[in-house]
Amino acid sequence: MAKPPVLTPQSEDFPRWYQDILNKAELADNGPVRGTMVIRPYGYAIWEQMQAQVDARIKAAGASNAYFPLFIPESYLKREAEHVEGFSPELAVVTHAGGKQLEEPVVVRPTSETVIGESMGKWIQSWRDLPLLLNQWANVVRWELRPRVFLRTSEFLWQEGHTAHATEADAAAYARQILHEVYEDFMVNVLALPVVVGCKTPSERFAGATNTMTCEAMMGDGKALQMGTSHELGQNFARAFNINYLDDTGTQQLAWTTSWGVSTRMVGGLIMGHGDDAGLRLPPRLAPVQAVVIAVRDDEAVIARCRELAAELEASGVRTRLDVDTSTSMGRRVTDWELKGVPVRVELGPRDLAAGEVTVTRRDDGSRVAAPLDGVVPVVAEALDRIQADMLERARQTRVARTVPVATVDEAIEAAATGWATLPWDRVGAEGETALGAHAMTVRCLIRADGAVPDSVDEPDLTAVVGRSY
RNA sequence: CGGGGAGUAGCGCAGCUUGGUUAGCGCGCCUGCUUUGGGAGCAGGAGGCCGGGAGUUCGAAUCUCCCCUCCCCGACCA
Repeated sequence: MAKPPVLTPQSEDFPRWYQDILNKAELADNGPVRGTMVIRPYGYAIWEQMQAQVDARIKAAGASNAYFPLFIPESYLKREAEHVEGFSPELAVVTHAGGKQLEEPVVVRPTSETVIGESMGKWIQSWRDLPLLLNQWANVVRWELRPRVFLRTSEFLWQEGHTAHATEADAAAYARQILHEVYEDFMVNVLALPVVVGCKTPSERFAGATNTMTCEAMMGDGKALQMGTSHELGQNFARAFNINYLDDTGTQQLAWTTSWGVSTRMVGGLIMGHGDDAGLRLPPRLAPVQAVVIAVRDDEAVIARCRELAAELEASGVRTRLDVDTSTSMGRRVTDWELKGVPVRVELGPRDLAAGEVTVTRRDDGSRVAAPLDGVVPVVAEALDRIQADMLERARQTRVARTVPVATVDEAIEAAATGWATLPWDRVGAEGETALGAHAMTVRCLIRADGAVPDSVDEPDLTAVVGRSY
């Protein structure tokens, strides 16, 4: 008797599968205003893990957290021409407050280059004040015409770093340091998503940037997702906000700035990068719950032993949950924990207890092993390590298998229907980008032949990575 | 914002074409009993201004108009 699937199968309807998983894994709901989302406790626990682990890396890179206002004078946005042009279509503007029309409208921040630039201009006097390395965790608003929970919402949560440097080279180096040591490292080693890191083409650049670099991940349907960006802003914002300093020869100089961010979009990337038809699959280093100890039967001895096992695991540093809800059937509980993507299940029933064993099951591949009851901790620890490594390797293989090297734009259009294509950037050009656009495809990023991030998009012999994207 | 589809119980849907007793079904939820090694079974029960507003009519879930929201496909983005 085949039961109906828990989720719409990915192969049948991927967007529907995504919707199903948001509901059934209790990750998020739509908010009452179009384009907004309610992040439910389990979804927020995932975000908190991301925050904590990204924040630690940001601090290790020398930046300090601060907080800048939600409301920005409209005039600030207008000081940088490209910036305001890029953002004006998606601004939410407050025209009335305190029961009156405001003399100058304020915008709800779509990003904070401008307010932070204003403060930097005040704070920086001397070359001794540089570099100034700031970060803030905040919500931002970009009014979206076609919202999708976690991927594109009108309000989202993120981290935005803003730095000022004495030289272009220093700014460029720091933007790259964040890209690699914070973002790429977190995505690869924690999220187990083997991102491709490169430069955006001029047409895909952040509004006001001189160079935009990106981490691109491949989703389960072969589409690309921009998971994080790091920008070199040149002296554009320094000029607009008078961020200047006296150098060691006593000459006034304009600073060089950067900005960089990752958002709740990463939650969507995590779902679509690893999820399968049974639900979420969370990499152990990120999972809010790494192991769940399940009492298979309503049996006093079993439950007592489960409590001990959970306590042992927790004490060993494994984020553990105890499931002794024996009024719900075993099958149902297993299904629910699978939906939530908990990496390891430790299942104990009367049979296991009698045999002095416990069953340890991996979420990622469904494999199970019997572990001695008095030696569960090392077995679980080993399983968590292997899952982390295997998930990354599996995702890498999938990405490689679905990335096709081609020689022409036409071939790229064909190849990127189901995955990514790579081709020489000099075969694309502006006309090529337009042709790709007609097929809902874009150059996701430019990389060197060896996969490294180029110093500039003007380098010769760059490779373009082409795909459809979210 | 353009094209297409859809809003009826927490979720998924039927009813609408051809207006007419008390608006149904599956899942979920509550209570009880029996169960529990991969989405349990039986019995009883709670839960609806039929997306919102205006209209047509003796009478509207059903017909008309406006608005809102969601999903899919395009143009914009973390």
